[in-house]
Amino acid sequence: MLPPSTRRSLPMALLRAREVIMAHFRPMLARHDITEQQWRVLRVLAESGPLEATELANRASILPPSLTRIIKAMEEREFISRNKVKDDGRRALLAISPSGVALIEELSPERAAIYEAIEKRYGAVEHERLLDMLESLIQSESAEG
Amino acid sequence: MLPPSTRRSLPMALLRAREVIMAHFRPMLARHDITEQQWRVLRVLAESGPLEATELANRASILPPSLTRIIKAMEEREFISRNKVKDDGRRALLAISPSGVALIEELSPERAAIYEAIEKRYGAVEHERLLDMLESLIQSESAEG
DNA sequence: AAGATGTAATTCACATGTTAACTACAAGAT
DNA sequence: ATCTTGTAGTTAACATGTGAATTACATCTT
Repeated sequence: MLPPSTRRSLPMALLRAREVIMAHFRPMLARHDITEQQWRVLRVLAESGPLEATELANRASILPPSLTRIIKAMEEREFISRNKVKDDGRRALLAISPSGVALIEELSPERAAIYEAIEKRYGAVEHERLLDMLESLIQSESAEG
Repeated sequence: MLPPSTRRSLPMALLRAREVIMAHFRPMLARHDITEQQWRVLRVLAESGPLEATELANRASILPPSLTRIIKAMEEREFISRNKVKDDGRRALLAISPSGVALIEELSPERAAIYEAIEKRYGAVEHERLLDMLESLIQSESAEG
């Protein structure tokens, strides 16, 4: 079997797809001076409630060293707070702050509109199907495989 | 319409999918001390022949500032060469060197085997279909949309 | 020919990705 | 009780991502 050309390789296709999608969201994030990763952290915490760093890193798909830096920056801007877990000096619970919630709520309408526009252009059925196929790929390739 | 949960958003799904796929290739790249991006540059040049920086950046999905650094590193390791374009002092043609070609050839079998394994686990038909859907998404979202 | 405009590439500054090493703490084994 | 092993989180070092500013060169205009 020939290796795929760069024009038809899964890693490249996934990378490009992500780029064209994120291009729609970047202006919104830039206007509020937060990065894509900080936005992911906020949304995960808003959805899931307080989490420990490891679990947050997993859910937001951010590596631990990056999360350490992101947490630090977001604490300084008071978007999140941290509380030590008693009985275990290593862990800490990270929680979204009221300003963090306010930011989420402020951006939600625009965020929904961007998603709608993408669905409209690409097709709602195809969109759902693509999500299913990606989930399936992630399943088949993650862990022991 | 509600904004999607982080568990079912296109950007997150694309990111995770790429991660699980790249996890299979990273050990190979690490053994040869090249980065994922350097590997993309090599493959694009091997496939397309000599290119100018802007075109190479587009085809490899690498931003110009990153490409500048990558080119510098790869020139020092003599994987690629650069030749100024006469009649335009700004441009230069970047070309893969014999050692670059040798590296590609050395890695090709393992690369093909990894792709085959992915196809086998995920399904060849699904794999092709996913590539089609990603291409279609890229089409529908890129540029003017 | 001089100035205005446009383009290719680089540089800068800062954030994140990535791997390895390290610290701090916890829990189990002897 | 000490020692080992394991786990959570951080730090370090380097590469890349990202947007803005800058440099170098071309081209167009007048």
